[in-house]
Amino acid sequence: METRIDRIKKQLHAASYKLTPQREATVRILLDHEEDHLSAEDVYLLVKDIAPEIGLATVYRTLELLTELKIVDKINFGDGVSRYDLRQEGAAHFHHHLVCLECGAVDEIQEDLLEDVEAIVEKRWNFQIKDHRLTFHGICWRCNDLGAEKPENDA
Amino acid sequence: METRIDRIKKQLHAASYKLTPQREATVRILLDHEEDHLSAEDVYLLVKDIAPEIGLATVYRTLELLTELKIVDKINFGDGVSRYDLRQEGAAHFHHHLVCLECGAVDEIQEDLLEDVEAIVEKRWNFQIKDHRLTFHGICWRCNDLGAEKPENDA
DNA sequence: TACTATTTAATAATGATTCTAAATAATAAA
DNA sequence: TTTATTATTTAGAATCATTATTAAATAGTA
Repeated sequence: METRIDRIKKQLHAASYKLTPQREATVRILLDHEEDHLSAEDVYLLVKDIAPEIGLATVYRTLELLTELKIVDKINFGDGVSRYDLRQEGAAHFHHHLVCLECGAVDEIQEDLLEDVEAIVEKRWNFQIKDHRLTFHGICWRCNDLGAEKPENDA
Repeated sequence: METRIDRIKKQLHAASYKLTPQREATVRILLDHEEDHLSAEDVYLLVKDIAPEIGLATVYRTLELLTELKIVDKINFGDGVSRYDLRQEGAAHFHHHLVCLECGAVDEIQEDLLEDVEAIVEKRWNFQIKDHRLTFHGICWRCNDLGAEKPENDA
């Protein structure tokens, strides 16, 4: 976990930004909540616990910076809020999401699954794909058949 | 084009809503700009030309209603604005988008392309898919190789 | 006509995000 | 070191999209 921060620090430096205490605190929160999909406000409230002097605007600026550097991804699930999601290290593409219409849970799919589709799109639409966003809306395994187990999404 | 409005009228009635003059004007604008991806504000400004008394809140309410009835889809490309996109008649799923990072153009893909992926997701993640959102970010055919022709995205 | 429900316009309110100005810290130059 | 320059931060104001409110208008119906 510690090395992860170091690597992010390097990424910042490579783009001639610094890992200020506020930025570090923000990154730490993101690392500690990798599973979640936090809004800027969420992050702000959590960061305040470890760095009480920080301002909301700084959190926004930091998240924007991290988004620019592709360290986090900014997503929007249709409620009025942007959420920020740490990108898997070394991942070329953004991972996918499963949004449950019933309980609101957001699960992640780390596999790409889109290779074939992207090949078609690149060729047929003559479109050079840089990144993608894929979200499925539906009923999750928890709400689907009660008593079901968590599927092995690491297959 | 006229029958299209009639069918939408029926859909409203089926859900016990009426096609008021304001709603009709709004739908007409959407039909006249099917290619575009208008924000609520955009729609408002256009509707005002044919129905000057309409209010912005009414446009919002109408778009929300149409979204509920799956007549339009509400999308968000990351700028702070929601955009509204008329759903292809009879389409079970929302169509995909190609957003050009260079010129900002938004093109549509009407084909599904996701059958295989969805089959995998449904099975492996035990997730009952109701709808999807797929957007590719990259460089469009216009910006890609200058002088290129528009690809036949109707293949 | 009278009653009821729906829809509307206008505007206020809200909530997320961005901007601004002043303060502070870091860095580079002399 | 001292000074100048630049980046970064904070706090709060401002902005922008969206939603809620309220009273009036409209339509549908008994």
